[in-house]
Amino acid sequence: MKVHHSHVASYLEKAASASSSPATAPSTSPPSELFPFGAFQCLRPLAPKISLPDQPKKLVAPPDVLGRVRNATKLLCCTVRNHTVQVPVGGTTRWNPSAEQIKVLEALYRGGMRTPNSAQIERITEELGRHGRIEGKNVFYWFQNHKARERQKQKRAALLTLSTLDSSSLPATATKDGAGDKKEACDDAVTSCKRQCRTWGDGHGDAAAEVAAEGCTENVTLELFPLRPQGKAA
Amino acid sequence: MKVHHSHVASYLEKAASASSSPATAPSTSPPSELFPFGAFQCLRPLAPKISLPDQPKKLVAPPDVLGRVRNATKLLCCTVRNHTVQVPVGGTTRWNPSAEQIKVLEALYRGGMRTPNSAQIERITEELGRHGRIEGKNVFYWFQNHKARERQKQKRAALLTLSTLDSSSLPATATKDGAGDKKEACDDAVTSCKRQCRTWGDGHGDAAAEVAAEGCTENVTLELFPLRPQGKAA
DNA sequence: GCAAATTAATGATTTATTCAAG
DNA sequence: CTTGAATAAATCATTAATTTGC
Repeated sequence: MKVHHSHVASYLEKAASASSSPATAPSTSPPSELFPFGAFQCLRPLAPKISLPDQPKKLVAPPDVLGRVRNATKLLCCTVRNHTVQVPVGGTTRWNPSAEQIKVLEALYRGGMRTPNSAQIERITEELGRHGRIEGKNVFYWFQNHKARERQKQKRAALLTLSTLDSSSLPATATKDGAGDKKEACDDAVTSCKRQCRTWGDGHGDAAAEVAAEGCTENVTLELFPLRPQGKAA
Repeated sequence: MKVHHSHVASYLEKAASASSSPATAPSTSPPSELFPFGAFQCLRPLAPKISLPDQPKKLVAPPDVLGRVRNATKLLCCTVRNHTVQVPVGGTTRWNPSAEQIKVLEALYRGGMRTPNSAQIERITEELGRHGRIEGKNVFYWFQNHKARERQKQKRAALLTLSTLDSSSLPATATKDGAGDKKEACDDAVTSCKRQCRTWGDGHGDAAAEVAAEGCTENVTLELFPLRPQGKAA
């Protein structure tokens, strides 16, 4: 069942994906893709863009030009109780996801989706469109935001928990404290990306080693970054 | 010890260590235990198991006791009608986490902890010990299982969702959507990091080396994550 | 109501894979 | 290619829920 090529396969996969990204965006200046999501362009012809087609490793960029009204076809200004307000007309304000849509999006998120590629966004958009107005960028932004906010929540939870542990029974070895603060970056995976040596053998023995190790490792490291962790990326 | 197949090799090695467990000296600490926890191989007679009678448990004899005793602290052999049977004696109980403990563990998990290193496990164990009997291995296993099972749940959810999407409105023109189902997003983005090295058990000898190797600095060097396009540190 | 019987959860083990040194 | 190290997946086994017959 196992194929010999597993390595090859993954290698190719990576290589392919890796190489493909640069190829597109910068060099091909042409009108083509500005944005990963094919569908997007259609929606917003004027947007600046960034990103490449699919290779997301790098995080993507905001598809659209913020700072101006995007969806509304036009605005009406009127005054209400001394306040001037803009009332969108012709169609839209910002996307207001329906319960159904959110349900599906969350399910996808739980299922592991984080940065869907254009094809995925297209599909999702298509599907969610049945439950209400929606555009690809909405899906894109939703994932961006949701991911970021989940990360925040988790960070908070982690800090709380850890601080509780610390204060309640652990020595004040600041080790991870600092870590928790700056390198938090980890989305949710906290394990360090390098190999960590573990020693805990049977409850006795080298506490020393462990202690020493703790100094550096205890951190809750981050994850979330492109393959090839070990400094090779650089 | 050249074997043709790596799997076989490891298998044999493992089998060997498992079956021929030296009942006497745990101190030998073979470096390559199948399991980290030097002390507990299946029925390790000398395991430092804690025999705590305080855990309320049913004393009802399991339906088929013979042959599957694993956790028993020790066995009593006796002969019954020509058959030698082993009767588990002592606390056979498997760890039964208290609500408190689970709460903390889950908080940690939500906080992003997935594969705590020895130092972390030690701390966690220490802390949770205040809420009930617990050993390092329990913590280790808990994370292993929880992680795996969460992954399962997520995968199921994802498949369901995706299949729903597929069947409901999308043609099979999945460009690269198939990826959605691969590891790409599985755990939570956690998969990106490679292996971490662990050194269990023995804890003798090069603890220092391990620590050093572990390289705090390296950890530090890792980027927190895609805040910036990697590679271009500038 | 209550236990035996059955089932769902989940702790603990075992087996397979993966990655990368040698 | 072989192999050590580490993990993830699969499986086993036990405990707690729940059901069921009395």
